Amino acid sequence: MKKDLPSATSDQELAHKLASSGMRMTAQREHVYHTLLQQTDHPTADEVYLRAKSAMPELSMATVYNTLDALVKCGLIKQVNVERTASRYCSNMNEHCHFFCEECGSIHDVDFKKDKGELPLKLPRNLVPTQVDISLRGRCADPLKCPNRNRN
Amino acid sequence: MKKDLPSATSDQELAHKLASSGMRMTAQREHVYHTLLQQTDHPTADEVYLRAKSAMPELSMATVYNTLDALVKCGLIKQVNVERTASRYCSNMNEHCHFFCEECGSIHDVDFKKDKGELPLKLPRNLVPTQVDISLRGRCADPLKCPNRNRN
DNA sequence: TTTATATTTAGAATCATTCTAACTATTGAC
DNA sequence: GTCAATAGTTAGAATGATTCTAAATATAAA
Repeated sequence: MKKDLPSATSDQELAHKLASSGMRMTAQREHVYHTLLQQTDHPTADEVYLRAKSAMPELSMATVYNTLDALVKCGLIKQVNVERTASRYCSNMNEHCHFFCEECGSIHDVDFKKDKGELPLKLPRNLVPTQVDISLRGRCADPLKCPNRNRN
Repeated sequence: MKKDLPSATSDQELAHKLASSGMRMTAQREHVYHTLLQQTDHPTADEVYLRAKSAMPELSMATVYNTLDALVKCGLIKQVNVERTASRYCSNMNEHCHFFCEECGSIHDVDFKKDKGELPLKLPRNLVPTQVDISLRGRCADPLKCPNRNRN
């Protein structure tokens, strides 16, 4: 279920991206990042904390928050907000959007089509978007057995 | 700048929609709803509270939250979430999406085109969406003079 | 080295929101 | 109309995610 080991590639990518944002590579950041890569569900900061803490018991919640922020700023992970519930984090950096299952609370990645069509929007000239987010909500195939299940 | 008076139509619509969700029409709900109709910016619960309280000083924050929830449930207003900042409320019930200006914090409504194209998504068969949200972020025409400005 | 800067940590503080429990208003049955 | 039953309001307490603080530690630069 889990990937066996963090690839050297991701360590180097991490070090490089942190450096190019003026940040240092630390054991904590490396470990939190690897924790995120191991499971491709969409954990909350608290879930990341619990998972990461098991292998690094001195790790603090504050560091998890700092690291998640740092990784988002470096473009290594995405922050996913579903309404005002706790933010979730996503290590899939392919262009995609999120489907939120209202029944089981899971989040699923949905890819864009290669030959992207235009969005059907009447965007006035005076608004210049730098980012477009699409999010879907509905019901996933089997909410009771969903591997990303996040609700009882 | 403000509309002079609440239309009879909206009062009746309010009473009717509340009733059909098993809720009662009250002075507070009427007043909060009218407060929302008067300014089409996207106020937070706190802003609604301050505006509504000036004409109904005994009004409580709890009632504002209750009423906003009720109005959302009745389909009379929309709740707009930008990341994890305070929810904002929108009385424009035409189908539209929101543009968020990162410079001045304003929210602008963006209409959909009449002949809506398909969204460019590879949606797997097992995910059945009931709702699609598009949100844009970027920079509005004149962040310093923006009427919806929400940041110093 | 020495000094400056960045990071980590535990715990306190913040802020939007929800909950609680007492009170008040409205509705429906008689 | 009167009187329960139900729904709504209120102030303030509680919650929960996140951010802040200040002291301790680690890393990098001079």
